[in-house]
Parts: sequence; C-alpha cells; structure tokens
Amino acid sequence: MTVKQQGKDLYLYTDLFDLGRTLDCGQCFRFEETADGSWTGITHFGRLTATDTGSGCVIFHDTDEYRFSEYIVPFFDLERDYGAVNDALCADPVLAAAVAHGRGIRIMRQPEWETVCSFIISQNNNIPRIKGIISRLCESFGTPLDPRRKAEGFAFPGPSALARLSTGDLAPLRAGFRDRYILDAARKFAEQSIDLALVRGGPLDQARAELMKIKGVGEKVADCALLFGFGRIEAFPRDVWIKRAMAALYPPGKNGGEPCLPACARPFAGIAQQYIFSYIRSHNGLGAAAV
DNA sequence: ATCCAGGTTGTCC
DNA sequence: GGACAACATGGA
Repeated sequence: MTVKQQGKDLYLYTDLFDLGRTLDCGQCFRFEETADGSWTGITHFGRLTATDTGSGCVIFHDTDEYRFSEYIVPFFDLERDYGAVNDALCADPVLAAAVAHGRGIRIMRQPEWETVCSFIISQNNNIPRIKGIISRLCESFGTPLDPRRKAEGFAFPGPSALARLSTGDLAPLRAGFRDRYILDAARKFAEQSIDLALVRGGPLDQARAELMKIKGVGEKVADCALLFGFGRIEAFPRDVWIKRAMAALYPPGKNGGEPCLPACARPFAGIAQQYIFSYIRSHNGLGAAAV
C-alpha cells in the first residue's frame, strides 16, 4: 500500500480494495455513486468523495495524509492484510469460491451509534428505503456540515439529539414501527446504560447480549453493529440470505444442527460472511451456488 | 391487489 | 424452547 499526494487529491495504490463493492454491499447507507462513477458520502470526518480507477488505484479527493491515515485507513480497514485472510479462507474449497466473488470488499468500521441506529432501521426493510429514512433522519436532526450551505449535507445526529424526542417527532422520517426502537436506542446510548467497553472488547456473546438490551435489536442487528461499527471481525450476521446460503453450501449433518463455518474462517467470520453474501446475491439467489 | 424487504417482538403452545 | 402473525412503508 503506497500513497501519493497530488494537489488536493491523495492517490492510494493497493490491491484487494474495490471501492464500489465495499460501499455498495449493504454495510453502509450514506454513499452514492455519481454520474462519473465516483462515490460520495458523509462520514464522521466530513464528506468523502473518491474515485476507483479500477487498476489498483483509488483517488481520495480533498484529502491529505493526515485525513487518510487518521480516518480513511480505519474506516475501510485498510491496515488489515486481506491477502492473508483470503489465503486462510481458501483452505476450505467452498469458501474459495466465495472469496473469488467477494475479492476487494472491505469490512468498514463506521461510528458505533450510527451503525446501531442504521441497522435498527434496516430490519424488515429494503436498501433504497433504508437510505431514505437515514437521509431524512440526518436532514431533520443532524448538524449541517456547513451552516451557511445546508445543501452540503448533514452529519448523522448523535443519540442525545434524539433521546428526548417522541415518536410523533419522528413521523416525518416514515420509519414505521421502527421509530420507537430508534428512540429506545438513542436513550440508552445517551444515558450510557449500554456498556460500550464490553461491546467493543468483551466476549462476543456478551457484547451481543449487551446490544440486545435495546428494543428492536435482535441477533442479526446486533451482529451487524458488531461487525460494521465495532470492529468485531469475528461476528457473523445471519440474515435470510446467509441462512439459505449456509444450508446450501454446508448441508446439515446427521445431528441436524445449524450449519457453521469451518474452523479456518472462525477468526474473521464477518469477512467470510460478506464474501458469501456477495456470492449468493451475485447468483440472484441460490441458483448456481446450490450444489 | 398482493407480496416482499439483509428482523424483532409478543403470544401462543 | 420453537412456531406464528403483526408490525409501517413503499416499490414491484
């Protein structure tokens, strides 16, 4: 991984980083592709605009080395050796096929509160509508990036900005039955009744149980938050697609238990999860993936 | 019109 | 413990 500053842009040369697939695989909801093929979105460190040249080079616009090393590297998990991860996963022939499809996807590390809130909104919902609700949430209750030019966009509102609101206040979001879940999460974050140290570093099952104290946070939402917001790369969210994929890829044994990943994937199950998700979705369902 | 969307909750056995 | 409808909203 090498970087080069050219004017206001920073050029990153690296393999195993596909910007578009990373931003468009369902782990974040505030980025969009522009007409020229670049990507732009609002992060906790301001608006980020980047272009993937497609030949091992990603250009981060209006970015210096400080912004890159301090924010962008952890945001896209760029310090991790995905080559080594892929090699380990490929020890399992089934996973090798998934790796081939998911190559270049990075597991993002987004702000903790934003991730919890976003995946609460994601439940029983589709991605365009999730994005719409989050967009309205930010416009309604977030701080403008530039108070003089609100068209520049809004930061994701902090929990304390939402904690004292009522479901009526959230009605313009059109979040449906999720509005009371958002409020419960905001209140628990704001009053610090969730032990975030435990979520960040405790045993995974305890971290998960801690997040599940929030109404509207079940196993899947908790695992998504752990994986995409808390850097818990060993978390393995099981949605309907993954359940179907696992049943097809790893036919249940005679004990009939839930199919689980091979041992080689255990330390970074979340990365394997994204690869499998990408794999199964690229086949538009089971199709060729089912053996 | 009916079904579905990267689920969770409350309520039945 | 496991099964099952209900939950708001909007697009196909």
